[in-house]
Amino acid sequence: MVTQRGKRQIEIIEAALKVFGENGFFQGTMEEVAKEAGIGKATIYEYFSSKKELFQEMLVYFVEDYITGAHDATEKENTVRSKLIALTEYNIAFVKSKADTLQRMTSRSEHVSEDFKCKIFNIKQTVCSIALKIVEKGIETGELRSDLDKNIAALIIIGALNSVSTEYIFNEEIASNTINTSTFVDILLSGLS
Amino acid sequence: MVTQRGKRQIEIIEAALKVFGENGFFQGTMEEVAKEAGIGKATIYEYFSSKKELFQEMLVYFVEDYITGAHDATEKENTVRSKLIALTEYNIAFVKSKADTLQRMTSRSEHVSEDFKCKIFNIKQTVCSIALKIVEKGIETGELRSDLDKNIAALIIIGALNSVSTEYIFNEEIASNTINTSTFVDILLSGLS
Amino acid sequence: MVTQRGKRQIEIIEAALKVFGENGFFQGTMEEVAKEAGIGKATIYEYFSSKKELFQEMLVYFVEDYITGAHDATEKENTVRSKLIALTEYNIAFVKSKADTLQRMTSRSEHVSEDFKCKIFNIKQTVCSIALKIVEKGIETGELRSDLDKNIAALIIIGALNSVSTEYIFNEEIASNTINTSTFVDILLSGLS
Amino acid sequence: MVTQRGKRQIEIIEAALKVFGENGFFQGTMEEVAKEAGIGKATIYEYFSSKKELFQEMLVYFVEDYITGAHDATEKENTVRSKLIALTEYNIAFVKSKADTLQRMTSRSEHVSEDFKCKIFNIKQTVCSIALKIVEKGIETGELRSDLDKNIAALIIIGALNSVSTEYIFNEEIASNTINTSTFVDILLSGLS
DNA sequence: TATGAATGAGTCTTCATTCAT
DNA sequence: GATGAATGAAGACTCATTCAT
Repeated sequence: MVTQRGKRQIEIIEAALKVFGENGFFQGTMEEVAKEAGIGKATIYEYFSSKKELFQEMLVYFVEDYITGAHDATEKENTVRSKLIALTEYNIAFVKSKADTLQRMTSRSEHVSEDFKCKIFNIKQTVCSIALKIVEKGIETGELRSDLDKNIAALIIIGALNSVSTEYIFNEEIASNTINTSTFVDILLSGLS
Repeated sequence: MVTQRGKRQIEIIEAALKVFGENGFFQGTMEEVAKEAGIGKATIYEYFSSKKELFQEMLVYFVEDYITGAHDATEKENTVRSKLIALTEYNIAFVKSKADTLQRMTSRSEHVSEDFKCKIFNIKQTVCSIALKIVEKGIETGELRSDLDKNIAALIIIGALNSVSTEYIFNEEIASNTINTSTFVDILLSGLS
Repeated sequence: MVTQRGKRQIEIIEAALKVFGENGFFQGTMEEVAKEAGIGKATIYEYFSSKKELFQEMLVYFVEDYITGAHDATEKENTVRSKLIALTEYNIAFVKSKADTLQRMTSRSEHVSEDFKCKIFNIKQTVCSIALKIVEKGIETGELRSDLDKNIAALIIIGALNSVSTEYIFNEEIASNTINTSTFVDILLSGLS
Repeated sequence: MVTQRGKRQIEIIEAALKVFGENGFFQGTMEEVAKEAGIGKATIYEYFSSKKELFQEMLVYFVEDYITGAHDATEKENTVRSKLIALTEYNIAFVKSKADTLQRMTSRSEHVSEDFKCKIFNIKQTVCSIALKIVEKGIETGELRSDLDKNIAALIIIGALNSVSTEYIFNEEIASNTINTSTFVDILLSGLS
């Protein structure tokens, strides 16, 4: 059963999702959230003890939303390939629908001027180009297959890299010996199947 | 030649790196940066027109540092495999050395209580478990090779996924048809080589 | 006859006495009073039109309690001496039983740190020491009788002084010529009898 | 030497003295203090870390002012009698000059309506009348001397009483046996000399 | 009669930025 | 060139009071 209280909480969280999504935690104000929710400022405090708590509950709500969807999307598929495709598509759709929210919430874009975004874009391209160059060279020397989509390959490398690096740091027990590094690279090279 | 002015700028940026790294953009104050740099608050404004500009220049400095190193590390290797290993190791080393800075700068750790971190950790595990389940099922059914390191495989999937999804959104020209999705998944499955 | 309404009013006043006694007027909230009384917040407004009125009625209730007791205690004694002793003892007992309430209600203890209380205590000692020094010097020179309890004498001087000074200010008709000052001091020196 | 900083601090304290004197701690706002001092609101925080600290420093300043004056006034007199008269006069003068400040700071007059003040005044009279009645009865029966100023006598009793009672409570080591009560009453009756 | 829910008005406090020296 | 001092603008949070039920 959905309580009256629970319903109002959801309303506030959804307003927060919009406001913090557009403005980030520090730029989004409680006043804006209240206005967005169509309620008084103090009312929020009847449901969330502080801005921090509201933000956290909002994140949980947001992430749980993602998980449920991702789970459902993959569950009904049978092969690994179709599962991965489903997951990829779901992910893209989700990211697309929440593009603004994510962009602002993840990045520090609020305090980054247009001029600067350009600069950063170039940098990102440069980072990417390192992977891209490796891929191109590899195709050239025959180490990599010639039908490879270079851009996607580069993206996979970078994404996988970051994902693994981060995990290495925050989950130290996964170990940090070179064997894992080779394992990682080998999977990338030979594929999962 | 390094000008006097340039030298001072670097000092400030390095102080900013420390302060914003520890506290994030909004929590880090100009006063702290000044104190860290051992200069007066107003002096910063002689070198950077605003907090925003300082932060941006700091990011550029930070990222360029990464790029230079990444470039050097891969350049001297010959095969794709050794290049990728070098890049992976460099990346891990870099992330490790800047772990604190990155963690604070990237995440919203300031306004996230310990209690909440735990909650989020569980969620992250859940997200990961979706990929993990797919991998496990795949090994079981023989679709994936049995010698696969499940955790690393899951991490690769998630990282690659995010990287590609994000790119899809922000670089629309890369197209958004299912062909690419299949391409992406196929590369993951069959590997780069 | 005690009406139902009157009974409820008393309950609220007693709750207010506790809450405002512990927290002072501004720190004590209507919400706390309501909780203490075991009723809803809005209910208080059925009996008292505002926080101010509640506070005032509470004071009246408190003071009347004192007066009744003080009256009873002195009434049944016969000599001035025994009356004064009875009054003194009653006063001490009353103050003692309400020590906490009085202390908080009178002082600004809320916004006074422990560190500061110490400072203030020293000051109070200093004030006291002025009277004390006079007493000691007087005993030394023989102006005051040698069997005098110095501390009590000093306290009497200070209390009487404040009481009279305050009255001078707020009851101007009592006059403000030096004759009264002499009169006052003479009573202190020669006693009432 | 009076530093620039010290001078500004005094200015703020004096403004606070006026504002808090007129309005009490909770009613007086930092904005008012700033306006009174002719400075910006934030400037206060350059000198005092919080409203609380400002208030405390203000109290210290206020009390020290009193003490210095009281000390000076009594020091230059020779006999106990003249010392007491000097102290009394100083006290009256001080209270008179700070009447408003004291009245507001001590009492809770801000949240007490005119109507209520009347009520309280009557109560005070009643309290006083208890002492007054004892005095009158005493004069009648010959226990007290007939030339006694009844009002001043009553004030002395009440003031001394409160002073001693309070001390009993907060300075427990002074003991709480009846001997002291008698001692106290005897001093009142027989005088200090 | 009793009250939970809602809220606007009000206040402390922070901080990027300016400017006189 | 360097800076301490000053500050306006902004935002989180509180609470007495109201009102629909």
